[in-house]
Amino acid sequence: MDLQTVILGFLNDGPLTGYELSKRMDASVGFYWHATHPQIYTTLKSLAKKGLVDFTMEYQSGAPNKKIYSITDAGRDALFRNLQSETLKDEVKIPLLVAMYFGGELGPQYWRELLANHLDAQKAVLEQYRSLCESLPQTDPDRDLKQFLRYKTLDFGIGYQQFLIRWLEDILKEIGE
Amino acid sequence: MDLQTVILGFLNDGPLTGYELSKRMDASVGFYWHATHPQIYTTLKSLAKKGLVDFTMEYQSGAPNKKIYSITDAGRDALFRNLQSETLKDEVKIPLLVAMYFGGELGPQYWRELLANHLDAQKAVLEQYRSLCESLPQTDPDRDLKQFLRYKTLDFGIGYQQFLIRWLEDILKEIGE
DNA sequence: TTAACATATATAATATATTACATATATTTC
DNA sequence: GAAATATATGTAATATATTATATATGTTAA
Repeated sequence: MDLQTVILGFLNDGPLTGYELSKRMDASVGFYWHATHPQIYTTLKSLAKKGLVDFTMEYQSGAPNKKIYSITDAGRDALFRNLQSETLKDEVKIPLLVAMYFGGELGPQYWRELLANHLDAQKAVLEQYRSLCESLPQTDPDRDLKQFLRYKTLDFGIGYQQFLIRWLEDILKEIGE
Repeated sequence: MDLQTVILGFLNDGPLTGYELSKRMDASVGFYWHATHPQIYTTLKSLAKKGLVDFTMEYQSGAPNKKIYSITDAGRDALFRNLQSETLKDEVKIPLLVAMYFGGELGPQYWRELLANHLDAQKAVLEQYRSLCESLPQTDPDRDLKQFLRYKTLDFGIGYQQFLIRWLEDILKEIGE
């Protein structure tokens, strides 16, 4: 899986500008695949060079012009070929766990404070996912598999946050809030 | 958080060669911070250049020589400074979720098979973490905070796998195994 | 005894990603 | 009216990471 495939996936739903792509990504796939905007712009450029996407210019008087990107037939082929040939190996970096593994010497007071702050932040993220969830229609897999699977990726995010929050609360109980 | 800090963290427990570092990482911190061996060797080199680690050569007749790396006082300072100045923002890439988000068109049969295979693989990972867990002493935070926090990072891995497995099983039930 | 695998250390080429810089307008807030 | 923020698009410099290549020995299994 790479950013190219992610971008092709978004464009398979309809044409988008780089900016719209970036915003849409942050609001959906973002929590399990993040990309910054320079990355998105450069990847769009290289996808266009390969003929997997093309774009039309929308000239605007006053505001900067827009490049509206669309997926090509070759792009659609590449998308589904890539989706099926994936190793599905996660790439995960969780700095909190690294800090916990190596930072025992920082003392209980340090960890009480840091974990309490982290807990608050994670609760806020959970609420964010929950409000996103309300705006998403929940369907059964036989009616609309695509929508069902998309719903399930958000469900993953909610379940993960719940697990994280419980785990943090357990530790705080043990080291004494 | 960066690989430099992770390596300094390991060396703070005692001297290691690049190879040992790589193996130890895979067997502990690996599931929340992974690095390949070329990355480790080049990072060790740059840490040495900065004076945060040094090394002694162990000349071996027959077998290749070993470079045994140790952390310096400056390295220890850098380690604890870095550990405390972290943003703690996760960097997570989960290809399975991306594939689910974009791959609804691949059909229910495709997803049944893929998710069932993924479930088996994740169960194997859970067993691996569990056997690791048995060899690790569980202490209370007042007696040995360092060991307690290390234990908790493994506990996180186990809890995460359990959540993942339940989530996959739920989906398989819904799309009909 | 030959092949395969594990130990051990690296470099080179390439790919990917981040941070800082750069520009320009519209809208909202003080 | 000025400042801040959002929209919108990009480049440059740098940092980080992966894959392939290279070398050389010890150990284990067919």
